[in-house]
Amino acid sequence: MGNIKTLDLPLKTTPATIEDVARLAEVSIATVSRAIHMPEKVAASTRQKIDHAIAVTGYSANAMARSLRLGRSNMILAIAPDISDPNFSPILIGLEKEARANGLGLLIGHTQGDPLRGIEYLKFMNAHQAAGMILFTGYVPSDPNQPAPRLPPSVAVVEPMAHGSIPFVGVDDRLGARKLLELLLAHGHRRIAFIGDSRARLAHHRRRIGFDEGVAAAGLRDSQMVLDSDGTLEGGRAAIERLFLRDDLPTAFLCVNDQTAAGVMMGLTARGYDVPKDFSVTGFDDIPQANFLSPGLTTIRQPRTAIGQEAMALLLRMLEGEGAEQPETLLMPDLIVRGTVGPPAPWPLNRKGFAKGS
Amino acid sequence: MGNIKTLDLPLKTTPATIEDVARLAEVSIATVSRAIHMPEKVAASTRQKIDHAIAVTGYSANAMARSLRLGRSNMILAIAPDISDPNFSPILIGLEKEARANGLGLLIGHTQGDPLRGIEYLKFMNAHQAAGMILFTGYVPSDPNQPAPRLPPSVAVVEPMAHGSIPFVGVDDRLGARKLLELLLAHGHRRIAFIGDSRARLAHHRRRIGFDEGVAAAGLRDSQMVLDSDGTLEGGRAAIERLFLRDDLPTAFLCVNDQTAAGVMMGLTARGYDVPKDFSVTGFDDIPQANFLSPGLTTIRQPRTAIGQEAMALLLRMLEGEGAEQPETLLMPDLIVRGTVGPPAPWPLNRKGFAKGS
DNA sequence: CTGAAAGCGCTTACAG
DNA sequence: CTGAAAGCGCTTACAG
Repeated sequence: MGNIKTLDLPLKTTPATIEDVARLAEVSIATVSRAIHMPEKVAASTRQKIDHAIAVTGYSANAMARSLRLGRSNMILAIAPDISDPNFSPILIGLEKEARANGLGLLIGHTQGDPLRGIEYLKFMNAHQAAGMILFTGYVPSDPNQPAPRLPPSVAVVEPMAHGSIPFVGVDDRLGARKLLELLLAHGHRRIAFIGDSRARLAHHRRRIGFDEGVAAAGLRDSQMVLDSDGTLEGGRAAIERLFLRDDLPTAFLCVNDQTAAGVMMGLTARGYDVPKDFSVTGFDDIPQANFLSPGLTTIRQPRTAIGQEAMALLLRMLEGEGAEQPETLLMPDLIVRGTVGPPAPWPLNRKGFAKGS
Repeated sequence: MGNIKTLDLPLKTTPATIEDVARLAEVSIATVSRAIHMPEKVAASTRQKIDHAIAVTGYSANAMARSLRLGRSNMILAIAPDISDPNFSPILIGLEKEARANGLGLLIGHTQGDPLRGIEYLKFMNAHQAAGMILFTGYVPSDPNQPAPRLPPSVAVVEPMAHGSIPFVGVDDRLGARKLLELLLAHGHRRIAFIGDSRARLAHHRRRIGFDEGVAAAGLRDSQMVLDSDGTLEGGRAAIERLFLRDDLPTAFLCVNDQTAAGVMMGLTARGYDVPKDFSVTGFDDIPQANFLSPGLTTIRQPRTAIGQEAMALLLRMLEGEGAEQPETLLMPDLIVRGTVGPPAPWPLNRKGFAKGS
């Protein structure tokens, strides 16, 4: 008879509820709930019956009902301009891993850089009462025509917040740029150009600061060069085109990110120069493409999965009410040495290009 | 006075509930709900008051309460072995876009290829009553020790299901391989090798079939060659090493995916050969790295975002009860011609490598 | 056209 | 140590 009962239950087509468990264990639903959340308050014998009933029914609490009752969801919303960005997706993995380990789900919001979509997500979040938020954007989406929405506890990654008090988890950009510069200096370079726009993104600005500091420390202040570039491959290539209109060429390019470095390499190659024989180039981020360039790009690797995990762990702590005492968590950048850095070329280079000497 | 009332409400720190709206509009919550979901059943004047109250309070229905009541969540769970795979992430974007457009949220599950984690997600899904599921894995995660879990409506992408009746949305792999082969043939190649493992993944098997069909149609059956390789860059490189132990070299390599093609190109370059002068190479997928190879890889582009949107649209239809009449939705592959295909090299090549002629 | 009431599945004081 | 009951915010028959 009891046998028949246990055999019957799995045939139910709808998932088991706490009611099913209670009935099978012959206790009240309150006791089932207690057995799950405060087992020490339940008699051992009762607990056993309940555990068995749970196993038999395959019960797991309906998360929606639980959230509704508790007034807090177990979803974290990640808002990113582009979830397919190779720089972002490993962070998502870290976020997801840590969230899941704590029973939370990661909901994904892809804004395509469109602020309007960001606002939509905020609404969505509000409706779902997402417990917390991870921002990849450097700012909180907002609609000037609407009152500012309530924000749940939030953490910024990739790009520090332009203003406001949301804590940031990311690489130490300044230190990374510094490491790259030291490498170039160690190879004997003295004329080093920084390529990138340091105004658009705060993270890029910090790389620039690292560069400036290193240049100053090495006493190279006068020979430093800065070329504006928007952080894209095209921008890197264009910077090279503009550069060759000038006379005072650098021997090495410290690029604000890998895309820029790839563009610089393409521009150089198109002009018939060889990297690293004629010019040295460094990137930043270590995107997957960095290893497909030839030669492979020397760059800084962002500890992306770790960033994600750290950020989620911090958010979880904030959810527990432990204030974000630390406004910034900076992770160690890793120098990845591949093939784009060598000693400076003898000066002056043959500037006519394709048929230049070796 | 009314003024004061409307000014007061936004100061509430907790989000507005249907109760707040009802109070402000001086109707019952039932009428508010009706005004939202069946406006035609509500008097125009009442509707106006309610609309105003909604605007003032910034109300949007608590999704958890709504789901609980309706017995159906508005979350879709996507289970992928690696959400950072450049082949997958644009699909996620498509999925997310279409889901969001229909008021659903996309929850992400990253299994790292670990079946155990897949099972965890199934449990999670069950607890959350996810309305539907997108599978990137080609199989349903399952635990042999547990009864099979109930599955919500599901759609497979990237990899068709090994068995079972879950509909698939993806590129037409067979046709894509065929297009690549035609291109090679048009350039004059007659000795063409297929590199890849056609057993591990069904999608790869289909590419192999396209290759076989094309070879047969061109009457080349006897000269076709197949080299086993596991679909990784390393595998591609290793296949080249093994190949050069033999005598009957092909003039072109049709690789099962871009990673393999990249490995093949590296292997060839390492031996001192030039692509496409000495050998032609094609890939499949058009991963972002394909354009960073030099020369750029000629390949097939998967319409990834479209795959995501199609898949989600199909899932949404299934959720409405419109059966998945069509077991497969095959999207058109795009041939992307870059620089790795040229005419076959004169035979025999100088096999000693680095100092070869021309 | 509108409101009172039931109920989705849970958790947690409150009694006992 | 355990159970009855309230209530989270919603939607939808059911009356009127």
